[in-house]
Amino acid sequence: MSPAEEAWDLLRGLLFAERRRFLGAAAQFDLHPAQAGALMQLDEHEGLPMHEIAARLACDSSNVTGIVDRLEARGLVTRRACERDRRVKHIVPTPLGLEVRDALHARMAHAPAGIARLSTADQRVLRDLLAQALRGAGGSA
Amino acid sequence: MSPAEEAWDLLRGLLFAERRRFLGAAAQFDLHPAQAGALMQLDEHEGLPMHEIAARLACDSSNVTGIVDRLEARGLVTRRACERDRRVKHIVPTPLGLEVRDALHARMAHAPAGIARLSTADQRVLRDLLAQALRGAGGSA
DNA sequence: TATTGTTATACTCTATAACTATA
DNA sequence: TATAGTTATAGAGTATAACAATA
Repeated sequence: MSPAEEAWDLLRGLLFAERRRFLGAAAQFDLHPAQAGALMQLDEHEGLPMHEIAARLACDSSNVTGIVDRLEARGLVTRRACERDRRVKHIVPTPLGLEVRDALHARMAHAPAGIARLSTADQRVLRDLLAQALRGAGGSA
Repeated sequence: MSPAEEAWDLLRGLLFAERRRFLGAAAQFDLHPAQAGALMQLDEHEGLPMHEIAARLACDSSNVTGIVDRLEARGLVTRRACERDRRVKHIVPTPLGLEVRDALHARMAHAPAGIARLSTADQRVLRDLLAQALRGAGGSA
């Protein structure tokens, strides 16, 4: 097992723990994971086309219709027609949606305790190594 | 933003990319994510109690009944009564289940390209930092 | 012709609550 | 009394296929 695989093995454990954190954050706002995931993708104030949400969530476009339906019913997002391409609808968070989105991000933003416990010097080394690893390619597989 | 949070920010991107990899691996074997997750937890040859699977999947025990039902229907696992506590059923992978489980693990085991691309020395530093961060506490939040 | 979003369908996941058997 | 697993139920996610509107 190479050091890279050993590092990856450790990371997978972290990944699993963080999934619980995400589930808890979503549940706090009575959102299903997919709804929370969609809302958190709405970074841009211009809104995001629905097919782009589907791509980021790695699911079929047909699912996004229902997910957005429920977010819209709760007043968290609105559908807005695109002027340049009338097929496209942009999903824009409402003020309430922005609040919830930010709260979700805030809850996920602070680093896991183990990382925060490292010395500042070690944190910098870790950050720089990760930046180097993730630079360029998507970093996936 | 502290170096720890910057590192965590980078890691969250990696986490998202790896979710796609997991979904792809599960789909390759016609397994739903929860089914693949359950099967991959069956590390021990003695099998795992159902409530333990529920705990690891962070879901209610009632869900595990159905998940195991479907894995069992496909010949991937079997239920085995526990001798010491007759309330408990251990879920044991069949030979076929072991094959699929190992294939899933194999597909997730190799490190993301970005990490594998690091020099061996850097990989070791990364591994050691992660080991230090994840040692002791669960590392969650 | 291809793409965007919707709808219909079937299957699965998920939590909650009530139940049985066992501890 | 408490715990393990099941069942019933309701709501939601998911992929597939077919569709209308638009490009």
